[in-house]
Amino acid sequence: MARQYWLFKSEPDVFSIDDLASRPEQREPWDGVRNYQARNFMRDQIKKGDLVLFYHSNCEPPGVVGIAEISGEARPDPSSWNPKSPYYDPKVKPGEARWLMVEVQFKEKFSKIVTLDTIKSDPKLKDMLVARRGNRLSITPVTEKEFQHICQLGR
DNA sequence: GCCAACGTTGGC
DNA sequence: GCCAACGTTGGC
Repeated sequence: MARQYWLFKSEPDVFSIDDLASRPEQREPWDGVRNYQARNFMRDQIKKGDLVLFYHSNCEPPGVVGIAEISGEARPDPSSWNPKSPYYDPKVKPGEARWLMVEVQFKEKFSKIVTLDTIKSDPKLKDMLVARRGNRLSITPVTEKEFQHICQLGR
């Protein structure tokens, strides 16, 4: 299948693109996703080699700050079973693979943030799901055109 | 910090 | 299976 493109949201206070860039090998499991639609994207569609727009949410300004690549496909998210984890889900039985995670690898940090404002006001980007009012999905598909255009704006 | 929009839960 | 109540997200 052809490479696909995604947008991953993260709160920079919790995990920022700089955090990813400073990890050993610049890789990190994308754990803590607790939404079925986002999980299904990971389970069914997100493949090694896919490219990811790294989006900072809940901050000033919200926007796309760089690029990562999928370096590992879906596997069970162990934070589901860890009572110490902020992502602990008591409804999940030990060993039940209800929640999944993929692994991301740092690729690039943009020289400038492509802000949500920019996305909303750009005719080529305004249809992106992240620009939709009330959208809470943390993983959303992105078209190749949108991806390329964002890269142009960020570099 | 506020609060609208959304997804999930659980009583019925 | 409906839907009100609740908790969370995330822009502002």
